[in-house]
Amino acid sequence: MNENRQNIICATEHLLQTHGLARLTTRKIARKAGVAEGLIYHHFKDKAELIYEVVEQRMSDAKNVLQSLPLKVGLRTLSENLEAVLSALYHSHYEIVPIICSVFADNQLRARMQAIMKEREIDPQQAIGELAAYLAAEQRLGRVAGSVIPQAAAKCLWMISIQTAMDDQLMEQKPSAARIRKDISQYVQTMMAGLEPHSPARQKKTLKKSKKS
Amino acid sequence: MNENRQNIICATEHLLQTHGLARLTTRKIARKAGVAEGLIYHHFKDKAELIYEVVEQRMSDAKNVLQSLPLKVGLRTLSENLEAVLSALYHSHYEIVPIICSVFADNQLRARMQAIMKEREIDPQQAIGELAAYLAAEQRLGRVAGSVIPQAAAKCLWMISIQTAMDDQLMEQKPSAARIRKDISQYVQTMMAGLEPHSPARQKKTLKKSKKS
Amino acid sequence: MNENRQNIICATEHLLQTHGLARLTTRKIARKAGVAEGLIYHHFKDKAELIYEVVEQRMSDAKNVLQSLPLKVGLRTLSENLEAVLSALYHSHYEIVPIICSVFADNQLRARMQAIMKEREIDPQQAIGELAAYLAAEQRLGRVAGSVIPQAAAKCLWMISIQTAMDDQLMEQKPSAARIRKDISQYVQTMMAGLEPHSPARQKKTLKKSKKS
Amino acid sequence: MNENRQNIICATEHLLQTHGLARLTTRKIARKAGVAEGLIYHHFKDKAELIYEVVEQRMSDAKNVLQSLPLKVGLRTLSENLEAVLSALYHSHYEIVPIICSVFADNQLRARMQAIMKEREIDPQQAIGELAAYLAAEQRLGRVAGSVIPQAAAKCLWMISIQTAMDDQLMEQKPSAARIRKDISQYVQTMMAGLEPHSPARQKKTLKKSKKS
DNA sequence: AATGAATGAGCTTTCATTCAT
DNA sequence: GATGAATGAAAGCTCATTCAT
Repeated sequence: MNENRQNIICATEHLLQTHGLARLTTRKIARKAGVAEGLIYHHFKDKAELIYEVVEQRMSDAKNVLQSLPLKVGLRTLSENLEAVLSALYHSHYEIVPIICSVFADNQLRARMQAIMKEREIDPQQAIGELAAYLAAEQRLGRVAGSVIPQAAAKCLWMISIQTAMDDQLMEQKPSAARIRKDISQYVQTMMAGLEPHSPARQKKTLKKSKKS
Repeated sequence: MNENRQNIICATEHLLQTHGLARLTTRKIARKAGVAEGLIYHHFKDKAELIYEVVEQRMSDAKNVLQSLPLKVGLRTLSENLEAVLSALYHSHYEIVPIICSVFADNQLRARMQAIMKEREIDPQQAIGELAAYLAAEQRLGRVAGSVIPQAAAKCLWMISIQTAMDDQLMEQKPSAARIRKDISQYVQTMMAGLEPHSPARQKKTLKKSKKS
Repeated sequence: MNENRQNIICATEHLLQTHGLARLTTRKIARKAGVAEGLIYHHFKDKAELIYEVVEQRMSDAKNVLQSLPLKVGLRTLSENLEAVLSALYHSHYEIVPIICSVFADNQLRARMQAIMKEREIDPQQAIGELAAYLAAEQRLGRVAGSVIPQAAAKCLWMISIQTAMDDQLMEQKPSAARIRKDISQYVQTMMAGLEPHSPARQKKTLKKSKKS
Repeated sequence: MNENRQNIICATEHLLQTHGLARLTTRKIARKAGVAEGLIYHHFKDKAELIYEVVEQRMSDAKNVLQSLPLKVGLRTLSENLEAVLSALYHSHYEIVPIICSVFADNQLRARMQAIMKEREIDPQQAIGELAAYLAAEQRLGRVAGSVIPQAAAKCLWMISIQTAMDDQLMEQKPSAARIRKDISQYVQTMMAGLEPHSPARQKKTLKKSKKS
């Protein structure tokens, strides 16, 4: 049954989150899923493929959010849209970041995962690409500055999401929803406004003044 | 000898960086350190203690990267300074990333690291604080927009650095210095200009002006 | 259907020839035969029984290669005939060799094969007997030296054939037809002329003469 | 201790002879050798390397015989020398043939064994080369016919030795020493005299006669 | 302090076989 | 007859750790 297959995936995800990859054994997975160890290899080619499946299932949430992005072009404010996206990304990243990091800690597993992704023609950068496409569309509407490189901006946003999730994972407990919203809002604001001072005419003076003072 | 002890630590650190925690065996450590496997247990209670020592040391080192920042306030352009900072951060992060990831792979190790950090009041965010302080100083000089929240902006920059390092670690070989510089430059530009258009017609011209001045 | 049964046998035989007994799994057999794994157990008590059937069949087949030999007595040159015979033997042996080797790998299988051969009075040496009979016939015609013991000579030729096949199986790809012909030709020449010198001076000339005649 | 290492090798050889490669497990080896399973991997890189070591130890007998060959050049009769060599080869082949055949039955193991041989720069044809060198030396002394190709003749002799051992292994029990001596003697005689009739002058007539009759 | 042979538990993976459908 | 999911025992191998020297 497919039920067993799903049990195995769920058991794996749970063990991954509670004990980490280093302590993850097929024995434990089988026991937790209530199946024979051999069954794992009936449904998955090896342990890596099982882990990959866990990651992929979790990622589908983020995928859905990103695929609905084109519908938002031109609607609401850009800030609102980006906050919504970052928020969704954050939550799926939060679950998945410890697993992805774990894979980093095992070069062999990492190579196997990359092979699986190549085999299935999956591009990890695709998500960023969709975010960039959204920014480009908004750029054409004049809602994003013409000087912005959509790909670079999308990547910045993506990085902020992942890294915030990692930071929060390194702290003991998941922060409150309010805290998360506030953080994300601040980051989006920062990205929106940029660091350099605008209304340049006046600014120039200030600069000169401060130099003189 | 203490020399052997140090050799073991160095060997462990190097293996952690290059091969990851998962395939880190006492045999490899001993071979790389040029000592017998048994000797490890004269200097460390067990393998975990050895790893803790390495990880702890590496993670508290990370905060010393930004000490020279105050000297740069008001000098050169902001972009130049930020690019220099991100570049330094990137190289430091590039080496810690595999070790941080290892911490994620083993929740026992992770708990221990969290305890140590709490106990010694080590704040991995301290470096970000220094970066924020720099931005605040520049803000007082008018070289950073008044609306910017220095802490948030600093964190964004920090995240971009560490995440870029992770990305590059994922690819098996370190990218060329030129490639790194180009990437960082793009991210800094994105952060500097921001996404939102600033009274676009005038702004573009003004932008050009300010470049000329 | 009986068709499925035959498919299973053929698949097993082919896998035995190409991959060897050690990696022969019921899964591979089923996949190659295009049936479900469980079906094997409807037609055969267990895997061993299936293998026995294949091996038995293949090994008793081997004796039929030399049936046409009596027709060649006295015709063409002896060398030509022997080369033709060795060539035919070689190709037959080339295919059985992996199966014979498999028998050696499992003493249980080996005991069973020995029992079957005893029970059915199957003599793997029978083919050699026919080759010996041919040599004896040629000996009566004076085309084989009187001192030759046909049975021993036949066995030598047989051994050379099977051993050459084994050598070539050891190399992963079947050698070219030309290469095979050349090897066999050399071995036949060696067997024909013998090692000991025969009043050398005269012999050489005589040899040439006999070729012309 | 080296004692354990040797125990492991002996246990392996014994199990190989009594049960065959297919039933050879590291578990059984360890139990029979009276050591922990893990110790096998302390002394040998993997199971294949252990098996290789068994083969090599057994082969050293044959090696010694072949290396003493140069001393025999020109002494005694050629037949006597060849019989002595074939006899020695036969006995070491008899022990080793089931193992070598077993390796044939497992392509993976075979590849590993070839890799080990490459690694250690061991040439399985070297033995034949030494036999060929001996024949060539005798040829220079006129004790072997000038027309003989030493390499081909040596290979024939080698093949006869191996194949006789295989034949005898396929029969239930090792033949008596007398029987072995007789067989080998016959094969050597056959190889020495060759098949084709000599004292050609007379032979020709016989041929013509028989054609006419 | 230093060695490295030895241990034994536990790992991932394989596979012949069974059985409900 | 036919399926293929499921089993469970056993395979080869790894590795932190111990201990006699």
